[in-house]
Amino acid sequence: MKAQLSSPTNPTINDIARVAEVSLATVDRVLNARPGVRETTVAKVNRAIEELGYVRDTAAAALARGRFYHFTFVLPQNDNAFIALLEQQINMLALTMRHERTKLSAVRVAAFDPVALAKAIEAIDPATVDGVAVFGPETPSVRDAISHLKANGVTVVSPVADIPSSERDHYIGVDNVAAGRTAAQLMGRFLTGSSGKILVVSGSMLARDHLERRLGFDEVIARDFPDLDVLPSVECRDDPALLRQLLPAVFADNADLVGVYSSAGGNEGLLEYLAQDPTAKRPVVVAHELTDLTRPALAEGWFDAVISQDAGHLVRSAVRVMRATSARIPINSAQERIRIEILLRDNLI
Amino acid sequence: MKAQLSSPTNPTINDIARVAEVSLATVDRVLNARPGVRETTVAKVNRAIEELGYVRDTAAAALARGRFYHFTFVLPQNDNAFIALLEQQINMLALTMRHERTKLSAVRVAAFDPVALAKAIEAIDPATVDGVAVFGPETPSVRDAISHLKANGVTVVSPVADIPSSERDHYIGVDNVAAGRTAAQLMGRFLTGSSGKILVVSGSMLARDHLERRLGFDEVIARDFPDLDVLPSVECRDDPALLRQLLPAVFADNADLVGVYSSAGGNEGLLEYLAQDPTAKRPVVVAHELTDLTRPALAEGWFDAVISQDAGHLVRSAVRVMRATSARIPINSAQERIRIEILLRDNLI
DNA sequence: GTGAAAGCGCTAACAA
DNA sequence: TTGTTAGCGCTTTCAC
Repeated sequence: MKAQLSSPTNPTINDIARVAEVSLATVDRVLNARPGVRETTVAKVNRAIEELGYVRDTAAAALARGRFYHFTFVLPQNDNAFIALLEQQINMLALTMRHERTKLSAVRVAAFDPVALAKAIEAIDPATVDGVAVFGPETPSVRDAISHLKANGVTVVSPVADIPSSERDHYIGVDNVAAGRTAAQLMGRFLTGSSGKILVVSGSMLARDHLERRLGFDEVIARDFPDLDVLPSVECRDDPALLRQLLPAVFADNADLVGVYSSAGGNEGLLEYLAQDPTAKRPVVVAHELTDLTRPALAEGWFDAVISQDAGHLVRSAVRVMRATSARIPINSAQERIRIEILLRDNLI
Repeated sequence: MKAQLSSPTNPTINDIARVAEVSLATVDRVLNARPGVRETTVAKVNRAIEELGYVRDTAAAALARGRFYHFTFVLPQNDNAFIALLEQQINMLALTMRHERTKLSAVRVAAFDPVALAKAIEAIDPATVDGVAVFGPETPSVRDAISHLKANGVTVVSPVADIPSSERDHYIGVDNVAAGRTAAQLMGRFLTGSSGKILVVSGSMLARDHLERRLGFDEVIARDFPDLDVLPSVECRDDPALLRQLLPAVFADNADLVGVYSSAGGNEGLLEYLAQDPTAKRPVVVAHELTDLTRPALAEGWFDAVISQDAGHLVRSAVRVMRATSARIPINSAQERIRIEILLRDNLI
């Protein structure tokens, strides 16, 4: 069936060679901008390419090149549910990427520990990988470690939290300032008519994603919601137990606490605290990342909104970008844009 | 550089043939589940596949098959900004898909006109396409036209608005009921403390996406916001002028109109109406689809929220799904899930 | 500077 | 039921 359909066969390099009256090798040199071809020959070939409307067949090119790619993710080692999601997606994608001559791996390193992270990055032999995705704090030691990778021709991307001061090739993740602004807008709107204090739970001042969220959050509250006061961040290092322990004092000291912006991990501690005192007036809660923890919290009304990013998209995007960067081919930035997802109980997925 | 890296060369069908002591052709038959191989031989080959950890190289397979794909989109012909976005994305993707041996095209057909749509679908020669994406109303004539395509081996998907009663292979788009619920939740929350009427602007009762949104919207308002009353839908057929003309009466008849849910096109008419009466108390407005029209409306505060879906993702997804269905290979449903995006002025992109 | 020729891993006639 | 063989379109030595 459809035999005739399968035949509007595109021009190949053979056709170009014929039309341009050169050999296959020369066409290839021109196509791949390799040196050692006379100007006039280049022009002849390009004219033929133009004339025939040639488009390179990526499958054939990939096969002939026969190159293998190896990319590795460096992730924080803690029991953050979102990180677990990321790792799961990496493992899933690894399976399908084998068909595309690319190998994926992941290493875990102590969370919020720049020195350990730098060590882990330095432990990666640049000769054995084509790209590394580094998720961690932006500190001098981390920057240096990334610099070392780059010096050895390795592609580096920073997923989730950007490391703009390093030589990383790309950031893969949401605009965290905008995410913070969005959280503030929702919080403020959901608190129409109320006034009082807002608690912001953060992971660490080292975490750029958390910092940026706080920045955006403050900006919008200050601009649009003068009746709301944002308290200094509580740093919980994504540790539910620590957060659980810190909360009573915060609530005790601020009787007019009307909202909680949980911009980091540790939501379990927050939920435990909220559940333990059913008499208290429940604050409006906006949290981050849709996980097995936040999903039920949203469904049952403990959380009012969750700002999230798709872990699958993030991982696929990181790999596509590393692959494209390593192979020096262009990136479709629209496809790689990670969306700020807003989840209410009504669009839960 | 990295010469040794490029060598952890995967096993090929040659290796399998050697280990299983059969020919390449037999391995190929087993791999592609082609008939005419003895049970015991199949087992031998599968054992070798297992043992060697074989993974098929998709690039090589694609090259050897040398098949071309042709997919076409059937889109409503009106000046809806979202549809323009879709068409633009189709044209953009068409350029890159040429490298993957697939051709994309699009035809436009009168909007909200099931007969014209059915005719247009029937005009497609099943011998010249591998897949058709049909965006339009769910009516018997459309169903029959789709049925005809399916009978001739053509893959059919329905983007944006589902046609579940047809034989379409897949729906590509957001859960419109959930989108409506989300709109209602935002509307209700943004109207905390107010009571009054809500106007719902729809395109047509024929449009399943609009119907489903209304369904979800009503459900949540009824459940969570008893102080709000939803008026019967105003059908504007995505026509700004018609909407502009209908609005004065609606506002005049309902002095307590506090919200507008614009679930379809025609937003230009709504904006014109709102701008023309600066003295009126502005209703909370939730609209659909981020376009050159709704983006500034959101930024300037005329709209409070926009529910959207990524046109680029939608088109890429439709093409991936048609390709996978035509080639009988599995779909990564997580990747193809189109997200309900919520846009506030603070996460505008 | 340029060309000839041997594959890359898989598929699909055609034979046997 | 199984095997042989000639490619798919491109890249890459190596020779001229």
